[in-house]
Amino acid sequence: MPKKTFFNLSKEKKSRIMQASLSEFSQREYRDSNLDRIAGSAGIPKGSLYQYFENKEEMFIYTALWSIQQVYARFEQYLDENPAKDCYDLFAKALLFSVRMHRYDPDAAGLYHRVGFLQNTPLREKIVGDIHQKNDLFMEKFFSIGFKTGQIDTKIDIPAARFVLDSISNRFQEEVYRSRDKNSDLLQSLGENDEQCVDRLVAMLKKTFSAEKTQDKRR
Amino acid sequence: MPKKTFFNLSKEKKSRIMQASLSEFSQREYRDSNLDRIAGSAGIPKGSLYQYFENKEEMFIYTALWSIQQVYARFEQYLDENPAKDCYDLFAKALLFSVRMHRYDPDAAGLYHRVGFLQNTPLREKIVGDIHQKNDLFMEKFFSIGFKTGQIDTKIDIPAARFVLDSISNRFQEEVYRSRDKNSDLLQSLGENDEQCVDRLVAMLKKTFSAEKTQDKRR
DNA sequence: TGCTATTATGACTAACCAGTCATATGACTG
DNA sequence: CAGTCATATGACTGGTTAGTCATAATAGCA
Repeated sequence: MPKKTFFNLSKEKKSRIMQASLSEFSQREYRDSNLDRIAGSAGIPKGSLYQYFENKEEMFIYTALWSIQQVYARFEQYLDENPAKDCYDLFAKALLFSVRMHRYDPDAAGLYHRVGFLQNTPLREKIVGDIHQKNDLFMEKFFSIGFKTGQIDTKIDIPAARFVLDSISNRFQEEVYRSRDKNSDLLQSLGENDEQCVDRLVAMLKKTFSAEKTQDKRR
Repeated sequence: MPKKTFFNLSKEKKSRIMQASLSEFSQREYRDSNLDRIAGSAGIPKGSLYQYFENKEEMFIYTALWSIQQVYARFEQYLDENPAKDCYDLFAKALLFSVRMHRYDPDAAGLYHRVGFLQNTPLREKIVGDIHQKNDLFMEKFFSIGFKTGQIDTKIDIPAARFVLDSISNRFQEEVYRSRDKNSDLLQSLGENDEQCVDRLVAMLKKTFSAEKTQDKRR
């Protein structure tokens, strides 16, 4: 948590600092991120940063948590504006949202993503808890809608299904993230536009999760 | 590529250097990896490292490529010793192999894994080409066996199927990697032992990829 | 206005570490 | 043995940057 001095700052100044910090931490690894640069692009002297934060680590953690909140807040807003019709539609919207988010605020989306794949474990532990919790909620929503509407086979292996869902969503986000620098071959092989990619993935999922009339029982 | 001096070294010395380098680079991010430490644990003076390599980056790249080769060589050996009976078995063996590899040589497996998540793009670009190529070969093998044995629906959406396959395999490896430090909740939810986890994932896949007698055609 | 508490400022320090280089060692050759 | 080449060695340098601190500015208040 920042020092109280930080919270006494004007909204405008706080925001300048957060933007600068977000931009720096989202573009480089932790060790390569530079406080002089953050201070510079926020237009404040470096000493001031230490009036607001204990040290670099605190600044990073606060910024990372902030970006996570940004992302989830926007996701909820997106779902409010585009209500999901059923569980597959919900999943499709989640994937599409991640594309929008990367276009709309690449820094926040980028840092959010970076945190998920951070290797620096001590820092990681302090941050990813939040993400897991939100993710669990999403999964529960997905399955509860799916069972209610009968779109998901009631005899499904839920942990395995969650694993698959999580895998696809992670991989998709990874590709979207990388497509900032370089077109993603994997996404391009899936279609011309985002909607088409998502549709094709969701179509696969439907087949995986739905009850089949004639199930082939070989083992 | 190392300088020729490196290749003139005795096998034993080369190996000590590679082990030290592998251990350092697999445990820390590139920026946090330290040449003094590598020299120290290889039992040679730092100056000597510069007789063998141009600089840190070259050392990292060479070590990373080396670990990739280690991993693929062992994978091929594993498949020779445990031939896959069909395409799903092939996939199951690939997943199981990644567990074994992490147990058998955590440093090589760890660096291989870390390379996949490298954020430092220039470094990344120089290394991941190798992995992609091997991955493509694996996919082709998987589908060609699957179509031949009739286990995979001939009308399947191949790019989407590849995406799913790739997602699951990545996610699985991620969990195995993380389970070094900390038990993986996700894997534990899937079963008591590795074989059971893999079986359940593969069972999902079978349902996704196999031809159905009664297909529900809603869109 | 004068006094106190808070915040701003940027030059400075100390640690870290990739990469260098002058010198030493040894191997091989004739 | 002298001379030449390849390699070894580790103290040193130069650049980088997180974090500090003495001083200045500002605000709040009596």
